Amino acid sequence: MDPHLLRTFLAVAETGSFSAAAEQLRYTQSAVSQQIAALEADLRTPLLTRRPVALTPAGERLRGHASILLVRLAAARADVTRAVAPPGRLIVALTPLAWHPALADALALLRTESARLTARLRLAERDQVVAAVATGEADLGLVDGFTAPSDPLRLPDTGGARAIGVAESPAVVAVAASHPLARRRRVDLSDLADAYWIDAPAVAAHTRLPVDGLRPGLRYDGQDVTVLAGLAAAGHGLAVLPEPLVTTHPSLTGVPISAPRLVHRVELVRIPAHLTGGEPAARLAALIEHR
Amino acid sequence: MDPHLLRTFLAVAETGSFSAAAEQLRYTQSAVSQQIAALEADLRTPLLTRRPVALTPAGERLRGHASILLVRLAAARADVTRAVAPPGRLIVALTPLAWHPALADALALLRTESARLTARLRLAERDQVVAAVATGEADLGLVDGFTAPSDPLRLPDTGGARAIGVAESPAVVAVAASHPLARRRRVDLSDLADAYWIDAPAVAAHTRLPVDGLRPGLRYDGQDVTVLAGLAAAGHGLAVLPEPLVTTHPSLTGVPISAPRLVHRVELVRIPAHLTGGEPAARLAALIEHR
DNA sequence: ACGTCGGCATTAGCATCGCTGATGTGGACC
DNA sequence: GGTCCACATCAGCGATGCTAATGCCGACGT
Repeated sequence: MDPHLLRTFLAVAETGSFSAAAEQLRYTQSAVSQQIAALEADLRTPLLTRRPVALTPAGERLRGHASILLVRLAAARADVTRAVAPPGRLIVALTPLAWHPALADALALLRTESARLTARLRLAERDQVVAAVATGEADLGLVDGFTAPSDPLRLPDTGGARAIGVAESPAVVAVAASHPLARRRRVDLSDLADAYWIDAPAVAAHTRLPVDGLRPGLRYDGQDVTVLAGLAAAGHGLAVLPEPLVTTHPSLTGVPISAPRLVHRVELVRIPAHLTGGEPAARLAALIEHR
Repeated sequence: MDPHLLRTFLAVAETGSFSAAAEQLRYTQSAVSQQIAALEADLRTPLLTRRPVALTPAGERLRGHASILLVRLAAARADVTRAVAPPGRLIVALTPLAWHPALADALALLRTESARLTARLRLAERDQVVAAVATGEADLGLVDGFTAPSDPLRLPDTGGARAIGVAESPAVVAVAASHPLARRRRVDLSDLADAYWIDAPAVAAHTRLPVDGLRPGLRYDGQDVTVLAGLAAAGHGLAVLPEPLVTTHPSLTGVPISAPRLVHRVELVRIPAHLTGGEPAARLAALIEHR
C-alpha cells in the first residue's frame, strides 16, 4: 500500500482505464497493470473489475481512503518543508461563490502596505481549495456552501487545515422575474422537487440543494457565476443562491426559503500554526476575519 | 516519504536512538541510518540532531503528521480488507475511566443472545483506543475525558472512526476526607494551581486538568482506577475525577467544581458504515447508545 | 590531556523490486 | 468467425535498499 500504488489506483479509478492512467502518470500500461495487481495481492481483494474497468465495493472504499491519504501526505510534506514562506507571495484559492468584495478591499489594503506583494487568486472546486491550502499550494482558501444557520460547512477531511466562518447570507431560490414562482413570498424546497434545477457543480457543490432527489435539469460546467445567473434569469431552471448575488442581477428574483432553514456560508481555510507572523497570508486572514 | 521511512522515523523519535529503533524494527542500525538520511534528503531538511538524538522543529512537525498518516494507512487497509468480520468476535477497547456498569450489562445480554460469542475487553490509552478502532484491531471503543457540558471530546484525528457521546457525569475534585478542602462546598480549579496533583496519564489523559500549569505532584503510571483513588484518599494529592467514582470510594470526598464548567464524558467510538448488520459490535453499540 | 567506548555514518556487495518493451489472451463488435 | 482493443504476462535490466564491515567523532573517565 505505498503511496505510489495508491496514486496509480486513483488514476485508474478516475480515468476508468489502465492505459489512460499509464499515459497520465508517464508509465507504461504494463507498469500500471502490475501496480494494480500488486495492490490487489497486498490487500487480498479485487479492487477493480476489468472489461469494463470499474471499482468493486472494496475499490470504492479504498478510493475514499486513498484520496484523503495522498492529500495528507502532501500536506505533511508541505508543512515540514516550508521553513519560511517566501514573504512576497500570497496565493488565495476560492470557490466561485466564496467571492466577496471585502476580499478585494483587504487585498488592496495589503498591496498598499507592501508594494512587493505578488498576490494571486485561484478559482477551484471546494475540495480542491481545501487540498490546495493543506498542501501549501495556496496560502489561504475561501470556500462556500449552504447549511443550517451558524452550522459549519461539512468539509472533506484534508490535512491539518482549519476553517472559520467569515460570512453568512440568506439562501434564496433564484428564478427569472417572469417565472410564476417569482410572485411567491416564500417557498418550501421540498415543494419544488418537480421543478427543473440548474446543476452547476463547478460553481457550487449544490445549486440544487440539499433536498435529495431533485429533478436534474440543465447542467452548466463552467465556473462563472454570471453565466449561471444568466441561465436562471433566462428561465432555464431554478438555483439556490446567496441572496446578495440575486438582488444584484436585474432580471432575477430571489424567493426566500421557508424550509429547510438554509443560509449561504463562507469559510476561511488556513493552516493553524505557521501563519502566526506578519506574513501577508496572516494579515489577510486577520483582515477578513475581523471585518 | 514512503510509509516505511515514516515508521522508522517514528521509531527513532520514540526511542531516541538509531540502534534501538533498528532493533525494534528488526533492521540493522545501518539501514535505519540510511532511511533517515533518505528522508532528510527527500525533504531537504534535517529532522533529527545526532549526539544527542533529538527532533528538530521540522522533525517535531513530521512526527505529528507521520503518526496520523500511519494510523490512517492502517485504517484504510483494515477498512478495505475486512470483508465480513468474523461473526463470533467482539473486541472492545476502552480507557480506564470509560468503564461503566452498563457495558457489563450490555455484554451479558449479548452473550446470552449468542452463546458462541468470544468477547474481549482491552484497556488502553485514549489515542490507542481510537487507533485500535480505526485499524480494526478493536470493533468498538469507549473513551473518556473532561470537557465543558455537552461539548464533544477533542479526540486525535485517526482514521474514519466516529465518536458519539453516551454518558456524562459531573466532574469533581477528589480529595481525602480528612483534607481541609473536603469541607468546601465548591472550588474554582484555578484557585488550586498551587495544590499538589496526582498525574496519572495512563488512567486519564488529564486527572489534573484542564487548567494549564498546575503543579506536578505524584505520578502514577498504572492503569488501575482503584489505585488512583486510593492514592488520592491517602492524601497524596488532588485529582479531577467523575463524581460517581468518587462517591463509591468511602474515604474520598468529591468537591464540586465551580469553574471552569466541567463534566466527565464518555464517548463510543466506532466505524460508521460497516457495522450496519447484526454483528455483535453493532448490537452492543446500539445497546450502549440507547441505554 | 589522552585513551577508550559507544553510537551514528559510510562503504561495498548483493538480493530484490519495479520498470520497460515485447508478446500473450480474451471479450466485444461487426 | 475474424478483427481489434485493452488488459495480462513475461523476460530482462537498472535502481533500490538491505546487510556486514568499517570508519569516525563526541562523551566520559582517569
